[in-house]
Amino acid sequence: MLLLLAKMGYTVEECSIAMERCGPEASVVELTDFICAAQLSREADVYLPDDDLKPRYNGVCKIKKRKFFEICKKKNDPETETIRLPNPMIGFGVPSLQLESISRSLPDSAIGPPFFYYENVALAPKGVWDTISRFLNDIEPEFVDSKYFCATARKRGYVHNLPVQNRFPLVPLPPLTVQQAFPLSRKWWPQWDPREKLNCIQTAIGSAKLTERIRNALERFDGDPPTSVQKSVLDECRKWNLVWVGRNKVAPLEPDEMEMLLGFPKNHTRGGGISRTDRYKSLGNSFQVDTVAYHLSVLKDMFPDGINLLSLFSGIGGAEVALHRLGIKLKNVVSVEKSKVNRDIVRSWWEQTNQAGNLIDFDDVQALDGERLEEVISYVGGFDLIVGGSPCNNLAGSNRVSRDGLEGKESSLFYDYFRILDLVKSIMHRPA
DNA sequence: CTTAGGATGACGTAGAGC
DNA sequence: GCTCTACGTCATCCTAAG
Repeated sequence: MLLLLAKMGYTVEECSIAMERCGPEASVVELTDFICAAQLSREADVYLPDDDLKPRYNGVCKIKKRKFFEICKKKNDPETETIRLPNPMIGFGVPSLQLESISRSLPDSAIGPPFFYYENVALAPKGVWDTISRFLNDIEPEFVDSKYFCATARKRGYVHNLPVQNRFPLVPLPPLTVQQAFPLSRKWWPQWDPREKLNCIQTAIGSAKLTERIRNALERFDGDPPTSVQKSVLDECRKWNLVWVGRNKVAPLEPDEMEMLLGFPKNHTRGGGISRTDRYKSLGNSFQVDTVAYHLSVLKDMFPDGINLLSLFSGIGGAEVALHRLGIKLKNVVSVEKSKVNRDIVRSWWEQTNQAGNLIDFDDVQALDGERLEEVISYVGGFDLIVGGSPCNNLAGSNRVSRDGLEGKESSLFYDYFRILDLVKSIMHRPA
């Protein structure tokens, strides 16, 4: 906790006083709220002595730090202000269900340049999306389930300042049902398995032993098994996202099948010394390209000459692939991604697709401070779009061990997305 | 023999939707 | 009230390569 607060730019002294006064159970919002309240009552240059400031706030720290306090100070009202998920989860519309007369008004502070696009899991613990929204200019998140774009579910929230009118989907439209996506499975798909969509693609897959147990259970019957067996098999199939590949045979998705479902080119994550496990991990953590591309499609007419992209937590480059498939030229792409495996994947895709622009790698978002950003921005000449989906490990429902919310070890990197977005804005808006 | 990395299964719960 | 889902983690075992 102390580390997290320090990362936000608080001094050790501030933190220890706050932790003492708020008690051991206090959340990060309560703590920052306390520090904020105490400090806002003083003069800015008193409570922000320069040598206390963390390096990442260099350049714009005084303003930024105060702004951070102010955002933290705004409290959630859990009764009335909790963000609710839409049902159906189609955000501001999907290709098959275009909503009439969509409009939304963004707060002045949210209007670009640059455009930004933030993504994370929709079913995060309560209050997480309220906090995220609060930090990102109070923009209402757009919750979309990718099952409206492809044959697999993926419930995600997107906070962005893009227009929502005149969007268009990638063509060709991907198959919308499992049966269309996997024609060969039709022959083996039993009548009693009603699934038309797969569940969310995750980082772990069902084991070979499990599929063997399922086959053994089914082979004891000639025709359809009794309903009790049907139910238990279906439960496992849903839990592990298994598909039918032979008589009584189920199997987890292959990596290339996941690539297809998620909208990536086949073999996108293959080769170059990347293990199967790593492929599953990277794919499970990725964007669904068609969904993201639909949202980003409005940029095409705005930037006929191409865009400069800052891609945080790039992963296997979902945003880059989406923009490329939309036919939006990539001039300069600054990509920040911790995993070398993923950086290699993006680099290799970049070379294979003969990109004319520059791809610049960074490995650590936390090391991207004001100074570095100024260098990069003066080199590329400003960013048109900032994309990022910060780590979800501590938000995701499947995590039994450390579902700690936004304050979790990895998921707290969201605050770096906010920090960098804010830094870029102030550098770009500063008079030359 | 040692080591690295894949494979396996156990692990619990919040919160949405009905 | 009930059912269902979820960008996951860990210790341990197994296997192949060195």
